[in-house]
Amino acid sequence: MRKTGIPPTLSDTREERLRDALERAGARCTRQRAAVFAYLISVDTHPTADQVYKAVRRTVPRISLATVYKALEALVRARLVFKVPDTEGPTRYDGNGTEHYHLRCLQTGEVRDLPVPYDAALPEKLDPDLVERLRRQGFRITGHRLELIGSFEDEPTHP
Amino acid sequence: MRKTGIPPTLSDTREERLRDALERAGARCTRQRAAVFAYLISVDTHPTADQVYKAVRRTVPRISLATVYKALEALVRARLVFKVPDTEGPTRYDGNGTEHYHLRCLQTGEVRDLPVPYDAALPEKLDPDLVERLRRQGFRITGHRLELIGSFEDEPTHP
DNA sequence: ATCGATGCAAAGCGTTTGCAGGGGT
DNA sequence: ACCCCTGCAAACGCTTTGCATCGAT
Repeated sequence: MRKTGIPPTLSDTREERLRDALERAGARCTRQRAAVFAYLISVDTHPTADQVYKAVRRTVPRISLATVYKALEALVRARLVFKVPDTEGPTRYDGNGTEHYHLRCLQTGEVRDLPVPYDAALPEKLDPDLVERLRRQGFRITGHRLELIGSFEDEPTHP
Repeated sequence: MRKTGIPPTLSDTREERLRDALERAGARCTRQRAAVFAYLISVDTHPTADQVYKAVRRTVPRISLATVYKALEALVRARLVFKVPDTEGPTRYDGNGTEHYHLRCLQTGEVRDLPVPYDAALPEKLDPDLVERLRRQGFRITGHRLELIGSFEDEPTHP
């Protein structure tokens, strides 16, 4: 949660993990990319590219928005970061690399992680035949995406 | 299905349903909107605004892309059509008004409807406490979104 | 020394908007 | 008659690209 004004830095372990993943994806580990990654894992929201840009400028003042976009793209290719699918507004980025579900507020557009374990067997539970039926059609399921949708209760109105 | 070259038209029942839903949303039922809706429910894919535009021009040749966007927006507000959330490329529109799940192919980006009933109790099944816990935090769940992700099997390679 | 990454500006793409005229109720 | 909708073009916001230079390996 880190609400201090201290710009986030990577521990040695995390820096190594970052470097490894980037190099495996054929990309280099730069100051800009480390700062973008550090910021993304320091917050529990899912910021837009512009929010990342504004935050990371405190660590790397001369960084450009284009570089943030390229850094995010590299991190996504390295599977350290994911794009959160959305119908409204700019793409949001998720620095939580483990599979998990989301909670979305319809009022604010905010997206949070759900404290519920990812259940790889969920498709089978939905319909035990479905997975087999799809496979017979040549479709192999590799994962799923689940999002609970709702909103914070409206202020109660006076009768 | 409908693979004939005949531009889709609405049955009287459907036209009435369309008119009702639009009027309830404070919008008018026009030739352009009827054509957009008719096209969307005639296909089992989830076309982009531009694909709708190109298709509907066969019925309403002078329609503009802006009008297609406005028609789609009106249909979404009337809850007859839904946007399909996606991280890549333009928004896709879904003319299947009943709640349902999606299957997404990672190779082609194609999205199809899943032949599995929508289970309103799925959040409770995930974790019986979760819904109650979120409610105590002031968050009311109104629905959920589920997508199975995968791809058609790769062509087998010759050894 | 090499070759990818950076920062800037400009272009790109999907989408929305302003407005005069047309059409639905 | 009213007011919303249409079609056109121009603007918009987010994202990508071209290019000269910089910096990581």
